[in-house]
Amino acid sequence: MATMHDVARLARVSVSTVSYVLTGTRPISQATRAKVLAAMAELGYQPNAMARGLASRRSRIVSLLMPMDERGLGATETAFVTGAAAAASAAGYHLVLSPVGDLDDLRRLASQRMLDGAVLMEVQVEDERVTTLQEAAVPLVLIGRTGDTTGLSYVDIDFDQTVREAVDHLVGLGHRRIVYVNHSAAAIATGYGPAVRTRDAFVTAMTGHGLEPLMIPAQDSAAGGRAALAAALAEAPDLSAVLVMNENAIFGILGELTNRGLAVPHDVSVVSMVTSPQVAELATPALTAMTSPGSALGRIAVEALLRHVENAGDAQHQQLLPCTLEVRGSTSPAAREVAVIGGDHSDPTGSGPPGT
Amino acid sequence: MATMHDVARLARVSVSTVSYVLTGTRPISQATRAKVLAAMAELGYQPNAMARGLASRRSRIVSLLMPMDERGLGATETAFVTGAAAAASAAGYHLVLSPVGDLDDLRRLASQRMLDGAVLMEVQVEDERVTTLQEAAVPLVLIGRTGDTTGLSYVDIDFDQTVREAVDHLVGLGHRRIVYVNHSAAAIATGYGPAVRTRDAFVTAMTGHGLEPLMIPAQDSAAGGRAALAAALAEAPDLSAVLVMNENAIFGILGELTNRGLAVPHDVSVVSMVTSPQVAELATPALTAMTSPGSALGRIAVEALLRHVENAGDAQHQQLLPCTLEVRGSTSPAAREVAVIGGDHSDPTGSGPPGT
DNA sequence: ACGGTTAGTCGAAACGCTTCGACAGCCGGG
DNA sequence: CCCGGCTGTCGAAGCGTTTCGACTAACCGT
Repeated sequence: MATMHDVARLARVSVSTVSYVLTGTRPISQATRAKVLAAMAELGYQPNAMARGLASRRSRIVSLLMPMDERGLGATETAFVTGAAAAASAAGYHLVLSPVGDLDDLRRLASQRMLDGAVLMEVQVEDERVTTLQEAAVPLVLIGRTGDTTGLSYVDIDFDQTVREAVDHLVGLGHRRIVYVNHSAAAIATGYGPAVRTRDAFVTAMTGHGLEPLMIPAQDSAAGGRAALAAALAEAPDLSAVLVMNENAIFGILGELTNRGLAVPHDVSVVSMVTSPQVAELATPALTAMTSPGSALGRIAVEALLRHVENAGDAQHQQLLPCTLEVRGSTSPAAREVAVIGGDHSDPTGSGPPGT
Repeated sequence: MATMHDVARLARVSVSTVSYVLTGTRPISQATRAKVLAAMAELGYQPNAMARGLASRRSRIVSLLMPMDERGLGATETAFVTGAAAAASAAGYHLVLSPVGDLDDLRRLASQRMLDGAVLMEVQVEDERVTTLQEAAVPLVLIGRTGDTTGLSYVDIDFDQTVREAVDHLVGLGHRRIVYVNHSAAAIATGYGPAVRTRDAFVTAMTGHGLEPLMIPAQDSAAGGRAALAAALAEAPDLSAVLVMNENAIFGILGELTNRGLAVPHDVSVVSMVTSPQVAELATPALTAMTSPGSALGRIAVEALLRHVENAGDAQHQQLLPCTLEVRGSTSPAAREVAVIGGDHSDPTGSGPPGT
């Protein structure tokens, strides 16, 4: 393993000169630079990451902290990861994925100075990881949002706009009885961001169209989806569309629809929220879905993080990205005109045709 | 950030003594050890990972290399990860997940001495990563197998036994016309291990029962599954069971069965191979499946790797683990007795009832 | 012609740890 | 009683970088 000394000797310059060539922290003449680069190539020199890290107090490692539950990474989360990894690699950093279960583990990692910064996925409203990292003075960027975001950088999905577009799509197809299947009641109660925000956005969007916002929570499982659909039909037997914010429940919902002899999209239209194309294609028919801007989220998060790491400039970065509607086979115009519950109104707020 | 010097000063000992307390490389008296530990606690001392790595030429980082394609990590792969992370953490190592797309990236990581060792997932029959790491003298363990495994350590699924058990289960239920849906023809042609091994095992198991081994390849997608089922029915209209080795195609197969009015399990039984419980539960009815020993694979791989790292003892570790049959709702006794193609025999090999 | 910059290079001091050689006691065997 | 071998501790020399201060030579405006 060649060291900088070897390179310096071969190029007949000092070690510091070699270092400057590598880091560009001081001007080096073209001639010298060429000699040094040639020597490096000849020796197959690779800088020793540990020595570099020790001297510069920078590991050039950023971590993507993801809670690894047994359910695994969906395609959506995977897109975060690939986007983030690409951005890090492009900037000469290594991205390591830390399946941190354990908070102590995280504290160790952080205080051993082995992380220059961290991106947090699946952020909770109250997230201990945030405070842990802040105490250890590790720069961080969230994918998602905590309850109080002052002073924090984050990138998140624009749930408001996403829900609005989904509802507009269904309303534009003539649907009026639309049920929203959210995450579990427990998740909503504990303030899980995506669940709460989409709930509020759904209420706003539906009442904006003069429609009643029907909502059902569902456990994150196929069984939960089946139960939710049963509950939805009990409450609104005339429903014509379902909007689902639960990748785990969606297949249960589809299964239960089939069981009850309801065809998708003929009898009931289905839109899946924040869903990757891969998952949408698994269903028969393929699901009309709001596709999450997965890799963009990862990329932006890492780019913001590296800005923090390098400048120590504390300008926070807060940004929302909407999902985009991709129409596939699970939505179609409403079959039958349905009596609208609630009495009056005929689209009072001028919802107009769907669209951005 | 406290350093070893601070600890040493506070405890009134030398730095080397502190180091020995930490690493246990030399005997230290009880009294001294206690003083040092007290000082560390008082200062909240955490060793600097970079300095440690530089001095000891050990990063205490092992990497889990996983190819990150757009499809994401299934629950099965996630189990590898969690098992591996737990084992590493228990041994005081950090496990980093490297989504290595790029071979150069890997080479850099390896030759920068930032990895003590690596576990490779999704190993190909000819895997450049293996040779790259061997050249860089990085200890490694495979999850899966290359074509030539001499001198390599690996842990893999025992496909022979897994297929045999799945077939025994179906045959025990009275099924005779069983179609095996494998990965794509291209995957088989390029020698993708799981595809090739299960194919061979299926032929052996079926002919062992005196049955004809019907096999259909499928693209790794829902559409591929639909096409494969169509092809299977074209070739064997009287099929009564499908054995599927393709997590991506399985939902297409189920969808196509439903489309054709074939009920699972009443008309056709379905067994999914190497499938996690989570995925199996997504289907309606839940799938009878061969559950992969995911977290055990990850754990064993890391443990073997750490043995290599620490001893430089080159004893290789090669081990196969079977999947276990979990019966759910997608299999039931064959409905109708079917004329067995091939003429003679009445269960010649004494297949007996299913079981281990 | 002269001080003041600037470009380009060097030597040496960190960075925070591990590890080697040395040494002082102390024990037990001959 | 002496020697060899433990046990427990210390000081110092690395590990391979980065970075700081210093120095030279060329170049600027005046």
